[in-house]
Amino acid sequence: MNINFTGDNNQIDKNSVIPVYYQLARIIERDIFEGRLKPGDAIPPENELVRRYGISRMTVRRAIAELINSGLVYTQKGKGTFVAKPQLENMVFELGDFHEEIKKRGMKPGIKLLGTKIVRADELLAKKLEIPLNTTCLYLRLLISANDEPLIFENKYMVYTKKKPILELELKDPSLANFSNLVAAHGESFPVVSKMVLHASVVTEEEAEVLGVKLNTPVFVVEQTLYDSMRRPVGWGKSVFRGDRFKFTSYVGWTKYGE
Amino acid sequence: MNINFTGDNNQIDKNSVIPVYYQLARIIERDIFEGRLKPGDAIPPENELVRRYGISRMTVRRAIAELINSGLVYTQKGKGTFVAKPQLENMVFELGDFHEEIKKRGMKPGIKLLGTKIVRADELLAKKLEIPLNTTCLYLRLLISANDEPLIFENKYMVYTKKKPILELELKDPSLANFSNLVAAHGESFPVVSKMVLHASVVTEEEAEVLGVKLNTPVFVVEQTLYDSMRRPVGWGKSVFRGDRFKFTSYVGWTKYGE
DNA sequence: CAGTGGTCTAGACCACAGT
DNA sequence: CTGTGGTCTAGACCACTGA
Repeated sequence: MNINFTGDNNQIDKNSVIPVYYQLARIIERDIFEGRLKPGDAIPPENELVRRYGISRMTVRRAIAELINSGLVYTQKGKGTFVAKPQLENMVFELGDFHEEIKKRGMKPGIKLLGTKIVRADELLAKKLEIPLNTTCLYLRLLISANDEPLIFENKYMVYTKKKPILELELKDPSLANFSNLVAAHGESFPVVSKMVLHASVVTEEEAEVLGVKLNTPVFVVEQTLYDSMRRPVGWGKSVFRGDRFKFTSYVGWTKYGE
Repeated sequence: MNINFTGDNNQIDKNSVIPVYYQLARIIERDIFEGRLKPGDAIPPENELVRRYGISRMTVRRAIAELINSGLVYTQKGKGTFVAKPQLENMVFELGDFHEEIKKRGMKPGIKLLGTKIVRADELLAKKLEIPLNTTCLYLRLLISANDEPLIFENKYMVYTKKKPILELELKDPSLANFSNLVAAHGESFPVVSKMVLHASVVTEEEAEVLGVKLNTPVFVVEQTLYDSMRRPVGWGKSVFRGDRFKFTSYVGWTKYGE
């Protein structure tokens, strides 16, 4: 029985548990990462790979599809498949679920409900949620922390529907941090699109007090609007991230290697 | 001759110029967007789709592969293919090439070279570029503007290689904004990975003057480190974005529809 | 066990590039 | 014209799931 790993050589082991298309993708990828194929170079034609490795064309194409998908190569009909040039000036900043991110970093996440209120929509909120002035809305204030240090101050609004009252219990649930879950459970229709706008600012007096930072501390402000399938806004919120505790990091280019 | 568009109905036209896998992907997508399939629901098994539309299984699988790729569905071996729940709490902020972005917004991009200098690495730079103290480096200062309003102030450093001197002419080239191009052309080895770190801050005195803003104006600061294929840093820079002019917007969820 | 998705083959015809 | 990638078929065997 053969137990071959992908990295051993440039041969393909058809009896391996590792799929053939995967083995081939790694072989080509290594040729690129190790400089044998440079940006602009053509990789071997599909038929050549079929002959060289004795596999079918669909399998070759699947391997190449993976490389296209990761942005490492691109194809030109009638010409060939070429190594792409990494777009190093592009930035991509991502932030996933807070709870997960914080736990991933080995810290203890915390959510404190600072209060809930039934409010009537003022001009700003009416505009954001595209509702009439004075519509009854639910207003939430949350403080999110890691290792008991406050990090994010959140203000969230959704149209209040009496038919589906919000239970105090739920508000203690960690998934409360997931505003979209709350809106899904208690709104008229569930949200399917989220728009976020990030800008740089400095804390207001109230934010400084809640977050326990000095005045003029820089912060990230994220405005989130949730939309339902009819493109109607169903929730709106503003989150203030402490600028002295948050950094967004992005890696772009040929980063497949060692993470 | 049939000229059918995808949106007409839920039938597949094999004689259309539109690929069959694409037509099928759009049909399933529409079932999801229009609520006939909800998150958690199973989509029809592959064999069912093969029978229903009279197409081969590989074609069905390609359609599903597209949906998996866009995050709309996920598969479970031995169980089925299911509609995914949109992850609305995730943020993804992207910024592409400045020149393109600014032009896309119908504005006139400008780059002003504020100066180039040969400097010796101080402690900070030596650490950032992982080079000995006092190594000779090239230092660039740039001001990037739109419609003649200054927007970004950039400071960039790379190890200075006498073998490939930098011509004044090149520095007037718009592609100069592309730091990685400059490093590629004049460094020892070309960069393949870019690390960017974004944080929120307020302007320093010098930055305020260059950007023409008041003290304490909030800014985004982006630190970029370029690495070669051996994971060695080959360039480092710090860019200051006016917080009163920059917003990053992100759409997440089922946004395939209109835009 | 039957049903599901995962992989793979050995053909086929097409549209497009460049000579 | 030849060579390239793009699409598609009609099978095959496998591993996993759940009854």
